[in-house]
Amino acid sequence: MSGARDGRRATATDVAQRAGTSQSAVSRVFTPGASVSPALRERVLEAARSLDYRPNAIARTLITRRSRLVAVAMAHLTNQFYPSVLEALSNRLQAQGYQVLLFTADPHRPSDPLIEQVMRYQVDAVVLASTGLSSSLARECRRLRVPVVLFNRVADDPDTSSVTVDNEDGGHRIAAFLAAGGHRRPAFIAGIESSSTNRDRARGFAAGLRSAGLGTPACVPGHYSYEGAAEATRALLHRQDRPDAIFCANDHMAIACIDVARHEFGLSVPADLSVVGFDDVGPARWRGYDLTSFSQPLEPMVEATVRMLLALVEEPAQPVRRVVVKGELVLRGSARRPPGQGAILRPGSAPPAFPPS
Amino acid sequence: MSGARDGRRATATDVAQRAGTSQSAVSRVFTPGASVSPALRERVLEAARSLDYRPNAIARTLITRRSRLVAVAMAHLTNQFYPSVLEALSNRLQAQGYQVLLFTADPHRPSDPLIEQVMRYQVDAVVLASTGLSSSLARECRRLRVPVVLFNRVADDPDTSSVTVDNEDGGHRIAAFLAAGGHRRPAFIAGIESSSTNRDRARGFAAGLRSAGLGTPACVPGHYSYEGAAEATRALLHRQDRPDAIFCANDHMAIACIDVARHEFGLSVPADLSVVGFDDVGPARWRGYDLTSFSQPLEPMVEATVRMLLALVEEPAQPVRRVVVKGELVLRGSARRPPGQGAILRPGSAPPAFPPS
DNA sequence: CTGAAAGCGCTTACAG
DNA sequence: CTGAAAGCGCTTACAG
Repeated sequence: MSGARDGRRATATDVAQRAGTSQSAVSRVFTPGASVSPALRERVLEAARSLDYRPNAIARTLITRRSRLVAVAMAHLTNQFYPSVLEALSNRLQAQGYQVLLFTADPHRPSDPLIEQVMRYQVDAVVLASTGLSSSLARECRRLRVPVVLFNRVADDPDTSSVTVDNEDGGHRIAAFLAAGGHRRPAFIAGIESSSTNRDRARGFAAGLRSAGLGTPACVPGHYSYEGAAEATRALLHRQDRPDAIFCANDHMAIACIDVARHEFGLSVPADLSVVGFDDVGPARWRGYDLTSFSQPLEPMVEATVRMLLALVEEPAQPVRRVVVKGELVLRGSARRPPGQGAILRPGSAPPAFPPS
Repeated sequence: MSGARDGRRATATDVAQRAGTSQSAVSRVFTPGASVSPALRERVLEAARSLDYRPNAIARTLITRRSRLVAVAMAHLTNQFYPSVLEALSNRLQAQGYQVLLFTADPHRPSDPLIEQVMRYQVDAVVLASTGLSSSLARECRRLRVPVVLFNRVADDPDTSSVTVDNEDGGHRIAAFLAAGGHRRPAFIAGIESSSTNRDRARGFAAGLRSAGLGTPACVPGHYSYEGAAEATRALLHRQDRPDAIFCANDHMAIACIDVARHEFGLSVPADLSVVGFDDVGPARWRGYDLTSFSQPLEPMVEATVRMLLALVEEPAQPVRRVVVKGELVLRGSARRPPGQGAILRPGSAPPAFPPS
């Protein structure tokens, strides 16, 4: 039973009273590094225990001007990449003593008034991990001087820090891989065309094909969605010069692409059509898809994000950084391989990288 | 440019000064329903705009004892059901003027000290949507008198409110459907065996088979994970009396089951083996799986959860409620149908319900 | 090491 | 309708 008077939660003052000391002493006991004698500490802890006392983080925030709250803005949670990011980010922040204030953008209503609400909670920093709402939110953060880190996207302006995989390199290596595999008509299903990830993946892919002596790829937008990619695949496979390989700007679309190729066009993947994705999400490993994909290494990306965030909280005048993490092309069964690149993987064996190291 | 002195954010006092009024007047302008004359309101709003003033929700919380923060505890974010829940819940709470404080349990470290941190933020309520950490968290909430609603699980004790789909009914209807489809040896891949969802689905399934004159199903645990279910499927398909249908306690496992049946045993689904899942997550609709599944109607469930939550915030002495929402058996191509139940669906057509209405 | 006191940015009776 | 003042639960100089 909590011992606080009139049903309220116990405060530091209640604890002080019971321990026969001052409220400031109680505060010090719960402040790492503050000086209290062992005897007083023990008395206070005992009183705190008996009253179920928990320090009030809200009151602490008001006076320290540090909420230890980080806003994370996300959308597209049906793309498995984002839940994975959220889980890793949240675990990491919690381990560092921060809490995640989640902001999800509802496509059906304007997000600006909702963003405003989040900012009222005095968050120490913001992670922006979604295309779309970015511009308002980034602006709002700048105005209120809250540090921002973009996750999986880079800013147009030069003064916003970001963490991404090397998207251009990924696109380039996928092109090289498909060319080496003997594909002659690779095509591209684009994501949201205004996004930096899509732009960089597309650019790398086109450059890679050029280096390999192949022309500009056919390109159809798929908007990073399952339905969009299904439609795009139909368009591509109905063409006279049907592609023999499709690079989809993310795995979520690659899955739709494989489904349509197999079930609507009766094609065999990869015998009739090679499909490559991007992200290396969980479903890419499902045997039904066994998707060749470029990985986004979540742990290093999250690690870099949290580091930058915390550095910005300490020192907001931190120089802007654009961290670019190396990814890997993970070879599985959805795309024909270059000669000598081994057989299709069985689960349990480690996927080879390309180019072979 | 913000007009706050020495680089700090503008406060109500700053705004009052600029508008030539009192701090309390500023507060009233930002308090819905408080009385201010139109003229004063205009002056204050003008000053607030020019100073980029945002009311400080932290300070408000301290005095009103309402944070408008709801903690949402989740795990298993690789099971697409949970991100969908999170997105719906978060959108709904934001629309009601609440924010989501996300708590994710990291299986690699003890969660109790981390839960304690969340509770320090004076959350108005907690939604528990994950098996596992529940017992500590529920206990902590009770101790601190914070309202809790369980989502997708029921409590053992009689005094915790919850929202679930009718899991037992789902299991029962799946059994009836498989029996009507002429299956003779249905098996069950269980989820986490201590979970209420698994218990209720299993119970309904067994009862349904009994009603249909079929015996107790073979039952192997799959722990609600892809790998666990893959292993369970292997065990079932290696049996002498190989099952002709498998009901998996969630879709995430049903996908693994289909993958193993097809790719490791060369079986055709549903010709050689019918597979039914539970949840009706996004991937159930992917053509590669086309999974027959029992739906959890997210919108009504989230609606009920938020309603109960807000009622409990207003009046903590609210009677305990266990809301049970009706689900639907969504017929797709992964399970053979009873005669007269129509052909396998093509995308775009509405899935029929079972029993036919 | 310990305590009294100021103050973080608000809301809300209470007077006027 | 408006303002002065108390107070929410803490942290943190400042004295002792």
